[in-house]
Amino acid sequence: MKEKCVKYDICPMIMVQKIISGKWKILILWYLSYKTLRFNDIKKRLPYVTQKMLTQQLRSLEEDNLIFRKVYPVVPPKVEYGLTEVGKKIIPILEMMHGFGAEYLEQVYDKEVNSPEISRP
Amino acid sequence: MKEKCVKYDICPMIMVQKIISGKWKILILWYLSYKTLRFNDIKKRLPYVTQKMLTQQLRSLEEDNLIFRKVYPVVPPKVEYGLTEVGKKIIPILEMMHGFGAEYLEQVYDKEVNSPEISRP
DNA sequence: TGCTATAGTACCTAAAAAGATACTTAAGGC
DNA sequence: GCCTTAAGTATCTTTTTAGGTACTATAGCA
Repeated sequence: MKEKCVKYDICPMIMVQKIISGKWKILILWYLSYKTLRFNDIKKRLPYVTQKMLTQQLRSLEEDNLIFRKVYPVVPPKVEYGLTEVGKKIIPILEMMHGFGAEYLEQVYDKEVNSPEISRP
Repeated sequence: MKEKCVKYDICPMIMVQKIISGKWKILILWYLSYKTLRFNDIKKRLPYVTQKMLTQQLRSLEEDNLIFRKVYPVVPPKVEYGLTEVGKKIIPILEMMHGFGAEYLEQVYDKEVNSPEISRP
């Protein structure tokens, strides 16, 4: 039985670790949990990410079935990203992470932290 | 205001991302959420991790104040690791992750998944 | 005297993730 | 004709993570 968790493809925790690892993924999911966004909308919210990185992270999340990608056949291109049904199930986790992170910053760094409304525009 | 989240050292979500990123960190926290463990106890539960990596991840978690390290001055050495008060606050998140991961595996991979009791020995 | 056990370090290499920069596509407006 | 726009690719370099192997310290034991 314990063997199962040793095999990395079947342990729930390792699955989650794989899904959310990546410098921008939980941020992207966090923004998309609020509403669907176009590529550039996300990019604006992550000012330090490069186009390549963003594309890559979005593709990975799409592959993992957490987000969908809807292409409108127009010029210039219009592409919308949003959470899938599976992806929406991760929202409570993101909310708890935000709560924890805020508390952590206060306690460990003793810094005042922005409210959810502000940090997720 | 939105500036705050742009500065990576003060956004709760980025904070969390930094804390838990690392191939073994959420697994380590997950095991320690059950009880304090000695170095080799953790190593046994993560059979594919090298000693160097485990030490490194433990040091990082310790630096971030999520776990404590208690050294007993004996020979051969005995060192115990456990969650700090701050670290304990992350347990509900880990539990939700486990729930999500299990559901995800079922849905996306259609695989039967071990129960929490078994996967966290 | 040499062996075992535990929790590491040190040093080097390989692989993965991230970043920088330049290029692409095609409709609509000037 | 040329510029703009949005959402990318392509290619190369740098940085970060991770892995491999060997080595250390020291008490107790045979």
